[in-house]
Amino acid sequence: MTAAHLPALLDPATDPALPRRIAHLDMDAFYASVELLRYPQLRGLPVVIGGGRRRLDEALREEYAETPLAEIPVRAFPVLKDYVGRGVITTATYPARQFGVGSAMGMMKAARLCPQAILLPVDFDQYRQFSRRFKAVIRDISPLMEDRGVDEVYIDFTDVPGGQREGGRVLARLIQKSIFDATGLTCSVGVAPNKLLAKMASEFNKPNGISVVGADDLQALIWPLACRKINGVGPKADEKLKARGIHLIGELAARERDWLMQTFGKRHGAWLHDAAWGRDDRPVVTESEPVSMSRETTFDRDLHAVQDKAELGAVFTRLCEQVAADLQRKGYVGKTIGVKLRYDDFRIVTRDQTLEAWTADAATIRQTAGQCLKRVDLDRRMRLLGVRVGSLVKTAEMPDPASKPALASVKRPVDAPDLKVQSLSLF
DNA sequence: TCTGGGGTCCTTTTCCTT
DNA sequence: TCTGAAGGAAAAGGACCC
Repeated sequence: MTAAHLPALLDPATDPALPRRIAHLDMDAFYASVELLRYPQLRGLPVVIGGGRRRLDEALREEYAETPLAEIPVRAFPVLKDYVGRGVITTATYPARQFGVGSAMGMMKAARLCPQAILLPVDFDQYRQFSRRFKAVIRDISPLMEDRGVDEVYIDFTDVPGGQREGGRVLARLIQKSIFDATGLTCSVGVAPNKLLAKMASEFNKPNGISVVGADDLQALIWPLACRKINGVGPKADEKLKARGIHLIGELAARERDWLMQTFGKRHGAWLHDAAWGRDDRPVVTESEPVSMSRETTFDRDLHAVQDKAELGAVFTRLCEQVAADLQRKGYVGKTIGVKLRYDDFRIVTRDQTLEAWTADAATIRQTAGQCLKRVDLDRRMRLLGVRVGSLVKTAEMPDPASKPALASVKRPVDAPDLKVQSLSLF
């Protein structure tokens, strides 16, 4: 007798009696909390994390190479007012926020608001390590987990033993405690019938909180919130909604579905309506393949294709090598190569080109990306340059070259403005 | 004095072919 | 031979997220 012969009701995975319990787990102030674990002497002080490439703590590391991190005196840390250059704040601790300093703020502005704030560089390797640890803890308890970046996950509690108790609260508590025991970090959890509501719920009770939202809580808990709280409504959509007098999710829910579809487009309008009514049937996706990989960098000063040819060329080559190394290390090849530029006026342009064969080779990427670069205006100064490889497949699963689309018409670049700069053949 | 880096997904435009 | 519709693929841009 095979599983297929068993009555469906005996299979817990398909038991229709179990209500969906989807959890969204969000680590509390993740980067700052990790840094404070390493440097507990900074607790209670204004600390800002950011600054990108400049490792202001390098001198500190050298001078105190023999000292445990937690014993480095506070006065030895670099402060914001000594920072020179571009960059933004990635995150700030609560004491720093009291000075008006916040995420995405320019470093120079932050330095004026709170010059004495301690400045730590972003240490992604460190955050990734902690990320792996807390996710391992979760998967041990509840294996259906969807990765949503370094500090967030969705978890499907529905069929996990104990996942239904108190609407999911018991399991959420267990996960919280296990993560804290393993890492010293706290998190907030929202449990709801779907991802959309779970995501909103996890914000209700921060930090270190749990909240359970049911379908019948829609009116009381969700409708009074600003539309911007819907995951997927960004600044643009919010503006557009506000312009039509829609500020709260409840106001959005009150609009006719047809009107929303006319105003925001069929698909987007229908989605907005569903979201306002708490409807979302997206599954928790436990694995996914990357679609593209890229490297980009903002220069210390704006560069010009002619005046700064050597510098730009070197950066460009390095970006290509980095993407190639990323692809090779992770075992992917791609066939769409592209460049991205941000001009000094912040305009962004992209160009890409699809090859006939998959590649992860730095020279091939550099050559193709160079072709793309010839199709953009190189008269303007630029502040950012990026290289991207898309249409990825796993190296091991690379389709037989013979099976590639027949006679993939060698396409001429779509727009190749006749730029004088081309004759300089920079790239 | 501004405004990072690495992604995903969607829409529109353009081109090519039938 | 000309024209136009239809549809796919690629390219470009934009919104959004962490």
